[in-house]
Amino acid sequence: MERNVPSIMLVDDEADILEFLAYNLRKEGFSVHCARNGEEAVALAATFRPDLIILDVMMPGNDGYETCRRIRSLPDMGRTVIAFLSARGEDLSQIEGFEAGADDYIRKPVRPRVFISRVRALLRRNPSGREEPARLVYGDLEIDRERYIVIRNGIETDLSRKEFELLVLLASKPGKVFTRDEIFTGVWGNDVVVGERTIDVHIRKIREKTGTGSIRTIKGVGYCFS
Amino acid sequence: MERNVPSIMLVDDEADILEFLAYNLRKEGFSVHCARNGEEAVALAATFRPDLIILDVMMPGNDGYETCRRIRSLPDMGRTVIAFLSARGEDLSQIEGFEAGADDYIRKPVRPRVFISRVRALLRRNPSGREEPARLVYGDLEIDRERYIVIRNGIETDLSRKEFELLVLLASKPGKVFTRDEIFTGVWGNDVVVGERTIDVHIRKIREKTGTGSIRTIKGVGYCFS
DNA sequence: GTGAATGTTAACATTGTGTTTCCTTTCGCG
DNA sequence: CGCGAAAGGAAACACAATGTTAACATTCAC
Repeated sequence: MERNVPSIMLVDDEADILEFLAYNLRKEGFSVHCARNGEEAVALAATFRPDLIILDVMMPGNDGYETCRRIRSLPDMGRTVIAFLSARGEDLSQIEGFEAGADDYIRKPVRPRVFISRVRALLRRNPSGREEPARLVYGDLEIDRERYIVIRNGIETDLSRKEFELLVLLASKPGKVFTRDEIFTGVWGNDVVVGERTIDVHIRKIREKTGTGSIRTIKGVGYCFS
Repeated sequence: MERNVPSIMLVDDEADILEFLAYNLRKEGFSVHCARNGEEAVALAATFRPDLIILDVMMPGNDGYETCRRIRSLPDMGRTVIAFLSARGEDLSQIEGFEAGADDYIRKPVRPRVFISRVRALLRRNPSGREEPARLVYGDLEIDRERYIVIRNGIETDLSRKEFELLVLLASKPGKVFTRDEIFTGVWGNDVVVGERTIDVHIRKIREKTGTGSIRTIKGVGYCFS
């Protein structure tokens, strides 16, 4: 019933940062596991095989690079994206990070919005296919997730961010009926504070731009892309 | 043979909130137990092993975190999902909650619709596997719960919401005779009062759309899917 | 700061579901 | 076989859910 939510593992010895990041990710609907040190991280990674691992470079004992290598050497870990968290001034360490098998670097201090969009971008890199590819093509409709545009019969149309995220959510499972609640958590995150009617307005705008036939209403239930 | 209804335990010292939540959950057909404090909560949890526990953070004496830890340390409690209730502004405490073994937090004030859908989502997380598959196939009839359609001999048919919910209920146990009362509580919930004849009308529409043979009438008792 | 683009709310129009009503048909039982 | 209760069926109604528009609020780039 629920969308296959991407899972993320956070590894940091500082509880504050862990909490902060986990809170922001969960709010966006991601599944989050936390580890306090390298040992825990390797064990958790082996168990949950997260789609994305965010790893602090500086940790007591077994440091980030070592942990990264050990995780990379686990079986079936090729599809997992690993990103390092590093404080300012540790620039030199970047090279060692990439050598250890990291895919990206995230600089502290972390700002929530930037962080979340970075995470999404990283998940898109994940070849496991849990997150859709950059371009989705359905009949005469093409959705380009990188450029935030929709191409219908060769005509490009801009969508706003919310419009686009909503469309992408629906299009991620054509035919599936998304309830209003699923749409809220999928697009707005877990603690929703917008009115019930907001979705309708966005749906209308999407229909206006992509053609009426693209989204079907199932009264009393929700909407569905077809 | 009754349907295996998910059980939920509510823990809060404020009677108002307890009643409000219990009322809304029972209306949706859940089995609800309430506790006023940590002691009661631990005892009840041990006895009933609910599928989901919703725990207020702020309680006199033994607070929510401590209660959560004690519940988590009970035997066979691994499959239980625990969620915290917290008021706005307690942001930091949410994180302590996760450390204490919580799976999610719910912000006050609680809005019934959002709350219910959140509860359903949490129950779905429960690995006990009670969740039902998206597609049910019976002979030449296929019910696609994800797409809200019925396929008979390859022909897709739309059902309205009530029609669909009723059909899904009957089809969840083929051969079982559902009494009218069971149908009412299963589809309409516990406190909705509608006329006796309403069910008949929906049954008629379902038969119209899915073929006469799908639902059998047991006069004086109820209906049965076959 | 300022203005444009986006997001949200509010108000009204419209649609279709859900329910009721009323009448007909079927079934169970003596 | 006839009677009454229960269910089938068709239509009408009420109302909740959604469509639509415009005003208002917010965000973001410049």
